[in-house]
Amino acid sequence: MTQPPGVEVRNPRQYSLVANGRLFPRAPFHFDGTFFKQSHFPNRLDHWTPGLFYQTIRIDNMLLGVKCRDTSQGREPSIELSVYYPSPIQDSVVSKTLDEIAFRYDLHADLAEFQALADRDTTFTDVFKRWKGMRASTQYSLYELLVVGLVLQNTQVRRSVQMLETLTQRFGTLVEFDGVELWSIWLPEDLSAVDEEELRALKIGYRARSLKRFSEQFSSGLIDEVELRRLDDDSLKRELLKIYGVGPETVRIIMSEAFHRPGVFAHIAPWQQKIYSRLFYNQEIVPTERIIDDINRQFGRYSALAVHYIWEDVFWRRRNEYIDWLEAEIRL
DNA sequence: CATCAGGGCCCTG
DNA sequence: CAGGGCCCTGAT
Repeated sequence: MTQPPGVEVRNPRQYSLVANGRLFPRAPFHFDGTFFKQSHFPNRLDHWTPGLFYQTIRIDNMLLGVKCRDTSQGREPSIELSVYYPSPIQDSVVSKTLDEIAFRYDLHADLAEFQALADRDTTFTDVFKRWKGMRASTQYSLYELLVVGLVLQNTQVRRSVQMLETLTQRFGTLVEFDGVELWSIWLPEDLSAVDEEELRALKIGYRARSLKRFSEQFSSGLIDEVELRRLDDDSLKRELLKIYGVGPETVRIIMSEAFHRPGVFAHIAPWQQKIYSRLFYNQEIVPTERIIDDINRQFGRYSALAVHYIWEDVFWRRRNEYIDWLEAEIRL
C-alpha cells in the first residue's frame, strides 16, 4: 500500500510492566460488553480478546500502556489492571490511572433502576439478559473520541478506517507491551504547527478544518474534559456543541460513551433510523420522532443506555450470523 | 466516463 | 429552520 506524503513507518516504543492494580466494578458487571464495543469500526488503538483488553492512556503527560483483565469470581466483579511504561512510575500515577479507567468505563455505575426497566421489557428480554452489567463507555479521552467522531462524519466505514490509520501513523505514537502493538492518538498541541493544507494532504478532506479548529480549542485550554464532567446534561450538550465540528450526532456519541449520560436519546441519524425501524418495529422505516418518543416513554432516564444494549447486541450477533437486511445498511 | 451518496456539520437566507 | 455545499472514494 502506498502511503500519503508525510507518513512513514516507525518502530514501536518498548514498554514493560511497571505496576499492577485492582478495580472492583459495581455489580452487575459485564466485562466484554463494557470494554469492547462491537459496533465500533476496526482500528489499531486497542486489542481485545474475551476477558482481556489492551489500550493506551495519557496520565500526567505520560503515555501509558494498560492491560485490563477480567478476574471476576461469581457475582463479585473485579479487574486486574497492569500498567506498562519504559521506566518506573509513581504510586500517584497508578492511582490516577485506576480512577480514570474506572470513570471511562463507568465502573461505579448504579444500574439498578435501568435493570428494573429492562426487566419489564418483553421484546428484548434476551438482549438485556445477555448484556446485563454492560456500560456505555469508551477507552478514549474526550479529544480522542472527537477524532474518532470526526473521521466518522459523512463517509463510509472503509474510509473512516483509512483516515484514522493515516492520521495516527502521521501524528500518533506506536507502543509495544506484553506482546501487543498499539497506536495511540496524538495530543491536540501536536497539531499546532500543522496547517490545514498539510492535513488535507492526508485525504481527510474538509474535516481538516474541524480537526485543526477543535485541536486549537483543546490546546488553548478552552475545553477541560474534567470540568465538563461536572455539568448537567443540558449544559454539557451546550458546551459540546461549541466545539467546532461537533453537531447532534457527535454529541450523542460523546454524551453516551464519554460522559455516561444514559438518558440523552434525542437524535437518530438516517442509517440508524433504518436499523432501529427493523429492530424495534420490524418495519422498513419509522419516523425518527416516533422512535425517540417511544424509547423515551419506555426507558425514560435510561433511554440511550437501553438503545445502546440493543445496538451493541445486533453487532455482536453479526459476528456469528449473517443478517442480510443489516449488511445492506452497514456497508463497508 | 459521469454521477452520486455516504456512520454530519457549517453557514446562509 | 430548511437546504446547499463540502473532501474523497467506491458503487452504479
